[in-house]
Amino acid sequence: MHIATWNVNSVKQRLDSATAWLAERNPDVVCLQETKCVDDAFPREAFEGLGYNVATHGQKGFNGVAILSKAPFDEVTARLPGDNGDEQARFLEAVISTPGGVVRVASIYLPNGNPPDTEKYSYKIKWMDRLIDYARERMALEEPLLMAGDYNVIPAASDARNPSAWVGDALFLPQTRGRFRSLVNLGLTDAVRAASDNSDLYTFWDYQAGAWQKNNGIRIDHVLMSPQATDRFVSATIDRHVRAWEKPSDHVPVVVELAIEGT
DNA sequence: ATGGCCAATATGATTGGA
Repeated sequence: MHIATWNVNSVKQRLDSATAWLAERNPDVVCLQETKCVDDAFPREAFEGLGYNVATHGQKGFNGVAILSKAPFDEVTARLPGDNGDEQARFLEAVISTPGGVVRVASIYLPNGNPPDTEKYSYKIKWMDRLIDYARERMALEEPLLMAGDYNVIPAASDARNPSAWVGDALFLPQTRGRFRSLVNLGLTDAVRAASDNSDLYTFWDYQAGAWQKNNGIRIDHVLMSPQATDRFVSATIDRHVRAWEKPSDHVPVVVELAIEGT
């Protein structure tokens, strides 16, 4: 079973790339972020035509998450618990039945948080605390769980080509990295790091200043796995070639393979 | 990490992104 995450930076602008990538990769589940459209405007038919069930949680203009799945959804829940006043569309959870068992998947678009001396950063930190609470609760279920998405967190210096440029940035501040470690320390496994210690594993390259051409990237898109998912872990791959396609997103897909029968 | 970008909005300028 192949489960992917991809921040597409507008699902409408990325429709051709997304369908081409799905045809090439044929993943079973895809978590999308920054769909940037309301649910009624989501181009569901394009994905349904490729054999996917589609769950969306969007808003006007920005943010927005979705999950595509070849197997049917048993449950779909939008919004991260812990703040009923939070209107930003950044979280969607689905329970998916496969012949090999049930998998729980969350599509996560964690706030950027810049600039750090504003309420944007306090919102990020509170959101991370809510995500930690969510993960603690879900892990008690002892299910295969994948928390996949754009975390807007550079976990370590080896996750940036030029770490000194990120000192003081909301993606790399000690408090940000500390919260991410607290999350992982609940017993989750970072899929890409389970597969490799290489320092050249980036998932984002800025559109500006020739960042892609210089390979000035960062690793901020992550798949965290519960122990029951990690037991079935086979591989993790960053599809970096997609960044060289015409009209690319600034993020590329990350694909995790789990050994689950019948998929 | 800014000289250089990209997407959405009732747009011809501003906001958000990372």
